[in-house]
Amino acid sequence: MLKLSKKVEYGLIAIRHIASVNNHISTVKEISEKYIIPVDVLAKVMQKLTKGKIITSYQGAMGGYTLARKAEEISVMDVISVIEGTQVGIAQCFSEVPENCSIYTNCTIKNPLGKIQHNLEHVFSSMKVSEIV
Amino acid sequence: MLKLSKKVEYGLIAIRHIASVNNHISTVKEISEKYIIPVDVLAKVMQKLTKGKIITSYQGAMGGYTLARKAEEISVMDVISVIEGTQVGIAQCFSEVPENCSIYTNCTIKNPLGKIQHNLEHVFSSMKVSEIV
DNA sequence: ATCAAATAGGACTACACAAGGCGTATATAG
DNA sequence: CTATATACGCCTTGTGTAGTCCTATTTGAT
Repeated sequence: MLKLSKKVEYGLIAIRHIASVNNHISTVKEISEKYIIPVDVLAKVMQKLTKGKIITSYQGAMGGYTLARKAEEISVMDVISVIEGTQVGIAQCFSEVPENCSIYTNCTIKNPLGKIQHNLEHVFSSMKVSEIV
Repeated sequence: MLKLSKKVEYGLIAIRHIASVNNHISTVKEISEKYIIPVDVLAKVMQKLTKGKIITSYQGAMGGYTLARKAEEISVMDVISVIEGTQVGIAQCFSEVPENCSIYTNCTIKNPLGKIQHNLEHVFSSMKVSEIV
């Protein structure tokens, strides 16, 4: 409950790593070995971060990843939404299909939850990756 | 990911309900029917809230629940921790057994996550149930 | 041209947890 | 004594997370 996924953690660690080596190209192998992260899992995380234009990939031998923008311009919120794909909400009201909630029409706490949701988004958006390095 | 459990939602709705009827005694049946919440699930939520001294229970016929303290003195954080039982953390570092994290010793983002964790707790603690009524 | 190293990405399994259902015991007002 | 409540444990099901495995593609170096 209220937990960040491992994928997000791995993503943050990887981004932090690349930033810490002055944005030199880094490979999945290198990062996964250094932080003891399952290679395949990290690989897919990196692919999502690439698609989300947070990092840039270089294929083939001598390939790897660099940051697509400065660490100060990447927020934890960016990382979360790119990796999770779907809209992240603390309740179903704030996800793709709000009506799917079993108590949708009778719910009396949509507004207060919305306020909380808004505050959480603020917390995640204001925390930049540069603060992690 | 980062979702509140249904139990917490049900708990908040129930508490809001009792507050909205001026703390008159309310039964599980009444609440579950009004908001279309599964009776058994709500019943267990109420039991936890009772054990956590957020509401007071009256057994037997004509029994039910009232708030144990004023709505202004119950925070969403209180409700969450009482219902979830365990310490709620966005990552394993902030739960009961931090060392269980698969990347515990190599993790480079414990501090920043701690900062986020702290901010989240603030969001949940500052939101009182009275704001929901 | 070939090989090795790297990313890209789909399919599948194992497991934990959330959500709910069911059965029974206990308390109490009338 | 009975009807109406809460108290509480056990079990089932569904969903989502985490991880593994396999194959395709790209590209630098020999």
